[in-house]
Amino acid sequence: MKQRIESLISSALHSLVEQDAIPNISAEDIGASLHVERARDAAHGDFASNVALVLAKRAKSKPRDLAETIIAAIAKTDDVEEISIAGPGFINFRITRLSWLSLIEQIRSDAEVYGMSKMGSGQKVLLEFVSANPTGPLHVGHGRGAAYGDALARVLRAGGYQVDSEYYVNDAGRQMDILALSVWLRYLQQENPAVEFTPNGYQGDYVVEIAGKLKEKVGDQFRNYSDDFFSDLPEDGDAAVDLLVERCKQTLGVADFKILFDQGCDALVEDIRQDLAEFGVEYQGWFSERSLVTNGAMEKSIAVLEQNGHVYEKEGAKWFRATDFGDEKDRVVMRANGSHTYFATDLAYHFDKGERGYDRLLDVFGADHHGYIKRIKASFEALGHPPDKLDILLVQFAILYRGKEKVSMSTRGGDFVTLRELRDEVGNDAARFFYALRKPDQHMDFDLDLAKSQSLENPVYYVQYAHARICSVFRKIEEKGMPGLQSASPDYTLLVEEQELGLVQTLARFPEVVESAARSLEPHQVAYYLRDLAAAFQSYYNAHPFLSSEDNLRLARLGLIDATRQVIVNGLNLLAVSAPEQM
RNA sequence: GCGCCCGUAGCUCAGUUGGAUAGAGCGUGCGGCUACGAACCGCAAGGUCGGAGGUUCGAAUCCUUCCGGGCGCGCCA
Repeated sequence: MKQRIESLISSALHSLVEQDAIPNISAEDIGASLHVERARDAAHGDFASNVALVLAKRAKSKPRDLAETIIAAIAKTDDVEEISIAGPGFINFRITRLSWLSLIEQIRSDAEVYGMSKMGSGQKVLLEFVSANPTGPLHVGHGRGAAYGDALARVLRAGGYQVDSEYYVNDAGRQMDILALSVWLRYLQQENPAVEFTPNGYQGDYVVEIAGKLKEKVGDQFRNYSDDFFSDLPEDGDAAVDLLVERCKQTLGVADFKILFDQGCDALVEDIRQDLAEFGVEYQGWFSERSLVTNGAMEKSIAVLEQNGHVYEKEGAKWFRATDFGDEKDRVVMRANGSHTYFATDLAYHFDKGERGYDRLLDVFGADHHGYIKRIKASFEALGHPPDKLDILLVQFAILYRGKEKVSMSTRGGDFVTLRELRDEVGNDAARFFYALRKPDQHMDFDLDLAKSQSLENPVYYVQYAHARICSVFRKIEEKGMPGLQSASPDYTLLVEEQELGLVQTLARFPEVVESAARSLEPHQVAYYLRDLAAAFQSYYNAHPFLSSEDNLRLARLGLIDATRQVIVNGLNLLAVSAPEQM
């Protein structure tokens, strides 16, 4: 409907430009300055445009006069009942009732496709999100990234993009070594409780569990522990843990250490995969960081950087000249000791993604990684990819509270609330909707006690309840043997109530909401829309009966709520929330 | 110290890319179930859009500055 108005104005402007009726305005200006919005106040009509205000200055005429000219040039159609000028020069449109009502049948025949758009014209998008290190189970902070990323993937698909989502698995590096060490020590403690635990190790109970599995697999084979393992440790916890990792590798040897390492890594990746799947999050790909090293991709990317002249050596290390691309300082890719940095694999990963034939790359990062964005984009450009092909989106942190008390979320300390706990506590639907209700760049206060106590007040139930009520009406129709929608085609002109028109107009917004959410990468718009839609329905439901109305009117009303049901389902699907027929 | 994000009703948050009288939910007060599910509906109170300047027909939205909060600034990942 909105598009219809836009094209009306657009063609009017084009013909005016051709006739030279408005000075200083060219055909190119039209697209940029043309905006149509829903009128906020019904007294203004249904849609409003401010083109006249925008163009007036350039055209050297008064906005209201220009509006007059534009209106005169707009072609007459059956859809538009009235066009008027208001305020400083807004052009207001009123759509005919019949035109609104015709939407009901359109929704019912489009069914699950209603709201889907071709806006993205099949562009290929690679969306990476969560990508948490497999050093522990996902916590509620990761849950936010998961809910956002997955909803974004769904919204983009609805917007006509072809989206693959991917999880980058950090299955290498120091943190993972520390995890392996932690597992080993827990394994030793099973037999000998006197064995100490490492400072700065992973303290969560899940490590003990993994150690148990390790025991099942290797038996006592890894028990060659000597009592001086913990001797002469440096004061500093980080240095100490690094030394212990070294000793662990020496004690076990390369092959056995790898078995140990994989035991921890595989268990946690599998745990994360399951957790996310249960949360409704499916990935098309899981990309291994380690593979970049073993298959030479990392070395190749660094070689490309060197060929392009963006690498230099200093103090024995290889540096990427990130400052040439706007970063604050240059960044090390290869350390003086010959090992690569995390950044080296990450730039190789983005190089790889850039080569895979996608039109657009999206990364969703936690806000704690914002310092990282510049160097990633810098390296991406230095490797020869167009910088605006890659967008890095930030999801702000969820700050956790238990009541008034702030809860830290350290994976190492083992003191965190897992996503799984949250899901068990409030359910997947409530958790998904709760996350979906905030835009990503909003800091989020997540009070766990409140989340639990309010689980019944979660707006998700409000939306689901509207759906269940509609289904219930249809069940009743069936029970009482009343004629249903299959019996005849409804006469929608019988719908004359204020709430009925309001509901149809809300239904009409859905495609606009989907497009807007996809364009601005903000799936939360869908969540807010669904609440509005549910409210429009509940208000209608309370004001007017279905069963007791006259046969033809009832049929028309059933058609309207059937369309409503369809849009609720389509919308909830975008958030991976279920639409139960009974609650 | 430097950089990124945020500040809107008592609380939690929206605000259609600069539009008309700033909106929801929760909470508070009042009212509403005898063909449909009260997990609902209706009405009301509640605001210096953190403060101050600026840009223009027009600012919660853009710019400057200050205040307050979150997060980052390693040859860690």
